Amino acid sequence: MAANLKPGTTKARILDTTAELFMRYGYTGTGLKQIVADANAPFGSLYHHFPGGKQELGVEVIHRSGAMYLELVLGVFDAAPDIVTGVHDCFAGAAEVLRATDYADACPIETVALEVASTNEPLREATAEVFESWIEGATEKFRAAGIDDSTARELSISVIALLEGAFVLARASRATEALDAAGKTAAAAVEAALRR
Amino acid sequence: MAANLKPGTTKARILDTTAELFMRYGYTGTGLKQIVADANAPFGSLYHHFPGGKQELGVEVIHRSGAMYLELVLGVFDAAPDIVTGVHDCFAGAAEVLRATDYADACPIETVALEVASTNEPLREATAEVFESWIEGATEKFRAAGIDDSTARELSISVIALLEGAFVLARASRATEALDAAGKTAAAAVEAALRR
DNA sequence: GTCTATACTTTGATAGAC
DNA sequence: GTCTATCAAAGTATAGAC
Repeated sequence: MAANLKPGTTKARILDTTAELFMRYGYTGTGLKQIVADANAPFGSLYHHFPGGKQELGVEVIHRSGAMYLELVLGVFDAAPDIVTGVHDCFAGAAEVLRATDYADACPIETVALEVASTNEPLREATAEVFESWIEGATEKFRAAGIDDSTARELSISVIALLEGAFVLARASRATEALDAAGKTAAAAVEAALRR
Repeated sequence: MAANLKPGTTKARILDTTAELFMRYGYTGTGLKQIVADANAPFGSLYHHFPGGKQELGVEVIHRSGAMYLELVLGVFDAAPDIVTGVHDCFAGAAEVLRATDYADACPIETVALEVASTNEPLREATAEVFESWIEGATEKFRAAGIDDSTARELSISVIALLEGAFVLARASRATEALDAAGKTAAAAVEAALRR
């Protein structure tokens, strides 16, 4: 588990490095040699810690990145005075990170999810589990604000879809216009749900 | 140009096959050998028609797929009695195609766009041009329905982001729930813009 | 557990016969 | 223009010394 993993160890460095590379170059575009080189780890260590090779490493990175990103977003959410502001702040924060990283750091698993959807069943399942955990996390927040169950889930899916879709447009265009527009639409959708 | 290209020729078969493979396996995940094998074309023909190799082929496929998909979506749009129904029908149609293709055929360039965003500038530019053409196409439709310029562009970006984001969630989960939810939100956003 | 060297496969790309 | 043979490099994975 990622919980009981000491930072700074070889395994931790491999996981962190792989997460970073997956976000930028995807699963197929990230080589194991590049991972160990960037992580300053000997090649053998990779197969010592991940006997299942690239796929086992990939599954663990997806779950780990997914959990960390959920915590990050929930943190932004909870810091806001209300959920409409919270949703807005998530999109604004994502735009800021994109600009600061030269449009490289967006969603940690989106590229991988599309790459493996039709090619690697264990990895596809891992991405599906992460997205479902995000949907459930957001649904809980919306329900706590008084939105009914069914609407809360639809709203969660839509907000996450807006964010993921805006990431694609923003990275392709190297501009944050898409995140601004999608953020406004997401906030408006939440407002509308609150008024029901 | 794709316009003056006779169907059934070796070059056309290579382009069509590559488009199909890019949609399912992405850019890095599609090998040139797989392309010529699926297209029933000799290996040398690929470099005869595309001297720039994989990158030149990729740029042409992106532009071609982008133009075809725009026509497809505009066709669905124009067949609907109003733009709210048109938007709804696009999401419903996309869901149907996904189910029919075992969740393989979604957006023709989304996977490639994410893969190349930080790694291949000519390909990134090609995807950015395609997305921009889609945004402008949708903006024109919304303006024609009486929505002001600025709102129409924001709405277009949001609807496309909802579709692209829902594709990611749908392919990962192998379910169309995300397309249903995103489609409802998109239709509601258009309705809200019409009421302003 | 750490690390190096290497095996085997696949990749994109090229040369040259026809 | 068509097609085959082949190259150099990069990919994943393994063996085995320490």
